[in-house]
Amino acid sequence: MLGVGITIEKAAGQTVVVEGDPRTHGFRVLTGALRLYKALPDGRRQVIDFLAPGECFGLIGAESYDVSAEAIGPCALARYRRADLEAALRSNPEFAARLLDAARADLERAHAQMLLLGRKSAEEKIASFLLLFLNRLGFGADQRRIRLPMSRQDVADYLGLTIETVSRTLTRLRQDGLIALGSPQEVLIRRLTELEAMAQGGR
Amino acid sequence: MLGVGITIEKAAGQTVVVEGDPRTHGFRVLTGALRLYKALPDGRRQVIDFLAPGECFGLIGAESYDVSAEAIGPCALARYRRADLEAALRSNPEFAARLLDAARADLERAHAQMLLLGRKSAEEKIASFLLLFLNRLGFGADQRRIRLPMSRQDVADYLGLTIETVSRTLTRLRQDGLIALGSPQEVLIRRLTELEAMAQGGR
DNA sequence: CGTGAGATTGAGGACACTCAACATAGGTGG
DNA sequence: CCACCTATGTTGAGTGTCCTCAATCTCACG
Repeated sequence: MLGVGITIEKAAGQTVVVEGDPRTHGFRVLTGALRLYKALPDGRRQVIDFLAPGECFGLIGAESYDVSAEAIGPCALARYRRADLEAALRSNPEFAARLLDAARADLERAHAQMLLLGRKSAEEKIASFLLLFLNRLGFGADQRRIRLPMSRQDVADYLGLTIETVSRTLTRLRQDGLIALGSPQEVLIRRLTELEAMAQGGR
Repeated sequence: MLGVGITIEKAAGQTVVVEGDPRTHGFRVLTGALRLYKALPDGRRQVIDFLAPGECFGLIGAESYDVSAEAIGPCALARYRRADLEAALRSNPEFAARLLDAARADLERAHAQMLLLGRKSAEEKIASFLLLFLNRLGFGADQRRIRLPMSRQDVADYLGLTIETVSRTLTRLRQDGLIALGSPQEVLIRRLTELEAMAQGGR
């Protein structure tokens, strides 16, 4: 489909691409996870998305990357040259259709996240975030047990909160019996229905 | 390019499509302006984007619209049947490439807006918003004179603020000499450089 | 003019942030 | 093997930005 990509490995925290750099390659996550983010000059950061194995970024785009990408933990990526991608795009309508569909999915996710960032409370944001793992980013989750690969700072920067608010809100959800907490990375969903209601503002 | 579309007219506030409805058509704005938005069950609203003449939505997508669209003022739209769009997509690689590029542009705008919603202050949001009109939505603006076609409520829902905060922040920018205000729809940029710095957090 | 919708201004409050202390866990070196 | 150190996360106290509620203003329209 994509021709042969080169496999590259990244250690935790390593940079894959930087916002503004010339877009020379597209990538697909093979193992591990990435964060995509944008930053302001003073260092404030907005995580745009987390990428699980199988997901891609940079396949389409302008002349430069519009976000930075970093490894959350050790991970392996397939890398495709931009010229090869564009050749595939021209020669293979099926490939073009798939890219278009992937772009659509990214766009719809971005829209949902805009609603979250602009209009949801901290509690609603956290509830939505936890459900995201059940619905999409199943990083080795069984039905109700979530394993978060990223730090509290990453979560905070994804939801437009501070790490303290993330921590406090998780504690409150635990006290209310909606979730249970193991190590900082482990979350167990105890009352799914209530959590889903909370994520949509029903409370 | 798109075959022949049917032209339809909408009055101020009229609905074009509703989030969740089956995606039967795509649209292009001919005259006037649209707002795209998502809403929570309790009525909280996030405006996803404003569309100026020439811009499109719904050309690609899933089975349903993921946002609602309404006319801001009286406007004319070209409407294309989904089946026709998909036929054009399959038969015309040039058209597919243009759609892909439009999707990319939408996605990059959404990313920039996520940074704004999650990490910018009210002042930075308003400054960014005003600059948006100089850079993209030139709704009949000369170089420094902006005419906002939408209400304060629309602006607030676009920036993740309340109408009161929008109003107060505009007043503060006026008092600081960065802008001048005519009628509620008219804004004159007086110190572009300072406004640009403010939009990026430089202050 | 009277009316009503939209915008502005004011007073007070709440939610999330800031600053800070403490806890926990992993890693390193004596 | 344990003391130490640093990362990361949690909890606490106080503050501030933006929100809520409410009054006033403006202006288009009947």
